[in-house]
Amino acid sequence: MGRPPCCEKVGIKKGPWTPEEDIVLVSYIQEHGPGNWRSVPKNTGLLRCSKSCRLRWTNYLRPGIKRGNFTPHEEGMIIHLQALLGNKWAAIASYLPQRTDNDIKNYWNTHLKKKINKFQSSLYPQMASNLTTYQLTSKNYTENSSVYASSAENISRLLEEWMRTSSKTSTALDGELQHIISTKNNPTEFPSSATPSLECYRPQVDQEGRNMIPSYEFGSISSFNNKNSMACDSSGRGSESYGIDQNQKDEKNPPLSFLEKWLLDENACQEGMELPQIF
DNA sequence: AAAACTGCCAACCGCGTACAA
DNA sequence: GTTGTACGCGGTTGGCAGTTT
Repeated sequence: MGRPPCCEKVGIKKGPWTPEEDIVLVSYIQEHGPGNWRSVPKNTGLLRCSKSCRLRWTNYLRPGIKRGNFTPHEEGMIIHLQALLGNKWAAIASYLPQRTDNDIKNYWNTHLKKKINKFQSSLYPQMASNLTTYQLTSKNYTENSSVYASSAENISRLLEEWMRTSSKTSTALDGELQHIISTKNNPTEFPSSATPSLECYRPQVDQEGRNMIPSYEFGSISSFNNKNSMACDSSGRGSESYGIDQNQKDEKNPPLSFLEKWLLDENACQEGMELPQIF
């Protein structure tokens, strides 16, 4: 009846892995390949449960893992993907094959979330606090996160919309914000234009279904929102990948993700970036 | 110099889903 | 169809390191 238990609970070691344990695990996986985690502790003699072995492998020992600082490029991708997918770290990690879901999750929680909160506060102190309070803490938000994405997306979308139609008045933007607040009880109400294409991120998969390292460029990432949505400035400050020809800043190729630029601009983050004059 | 505080990250926990018997 | 476990995922925590007081 059913599968046998993965491991006995008694005699299981917890806590940090030692180099010796790592060596045992790596050499076993090199020989047998990853998978069938249940047999790993049994066959290697490791006093770890199968779950712990899998986690150690996928988050630390697996080849091709990039460690250390996240590049502005990666930050931008995470911001976009989190806004689109919510806290689906595994899904987000599939677009960044060199990073683990745990790594991305940690980076989001320790860096990016703070930046976004800070951005919201400086953008609309009162409104942002309302949005954050509701959207980031309410049960309703978390239950619908994959549908409604994050408040960051909403603000980013507002800014994109605002930039696209720069002739709009502040009243119109206020109306948008009001709309977001009013839709908090109906999170699925979202304009279709707010659903960007993810094709530019789609992980390349080889014939055996393994992820291949994609060559992302912000030029292609800018194809979000029908290739009209990436914000860049002509100075290229902050990240050269954000550089864009001034000519592109027209009605059809407006600069977009003001939010993203702001987030990636450390100076702006620390000193307070100028906000659109509508405020 | 030392205590208190803060940030970071590896690892654990618990839940939902898939799947084998 | 039912049961029970493995697996995978997201949230949370413990402990170390760095910083501040």
